[in-house]
Amino acid sequence: MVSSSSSSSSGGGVGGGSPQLAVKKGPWTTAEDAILIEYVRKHGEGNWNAVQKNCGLLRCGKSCRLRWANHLRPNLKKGAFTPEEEKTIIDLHARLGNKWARMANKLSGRTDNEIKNYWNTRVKETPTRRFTDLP
DNA sequence: AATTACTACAACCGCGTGAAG
DNA sequence: TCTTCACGCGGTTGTAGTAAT
Repeated sequence: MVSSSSSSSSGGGVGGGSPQLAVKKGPWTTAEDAILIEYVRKHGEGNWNAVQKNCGLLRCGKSCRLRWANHLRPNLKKGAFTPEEEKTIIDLHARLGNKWARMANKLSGRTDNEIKNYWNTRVKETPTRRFTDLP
């Protein structure tokens, strides 16, 4: 069912589908990061639920995928968006709407979450402040 | 120096889609 | 052909840090 991914895999909370496997939530530790990196190095991306099963990582597959995509991927570009990237985001948003993953595809090194946060906190909320810099 | 408000970032939850059995 | 499982996307919420009063 649809709810299986939320209730069983991700749990929809702590210990959702598998009573024996408590799912940890909250900030990731460096140890957890290391486990995830090692897993992806060996098995590649995908099968995120297998990380929990094979490595004993107390995180749902959903959380693992997000962590990898947003912080652990080797080609990630960290730091502030450049003016050129800003312009690209605005242009892509005008064309695609809230299709953050599509935008992330165009902006290599940037993640959908990063773009989404950027748009919601800096572009969408304060367009005048950002682009006209009115006092 | 202390308190309050605002901004930015990270993570979680729920829904939808696709693939496999 | 139908049912179930897993993955990915988008939206929302919470926490931390910084600045201003």
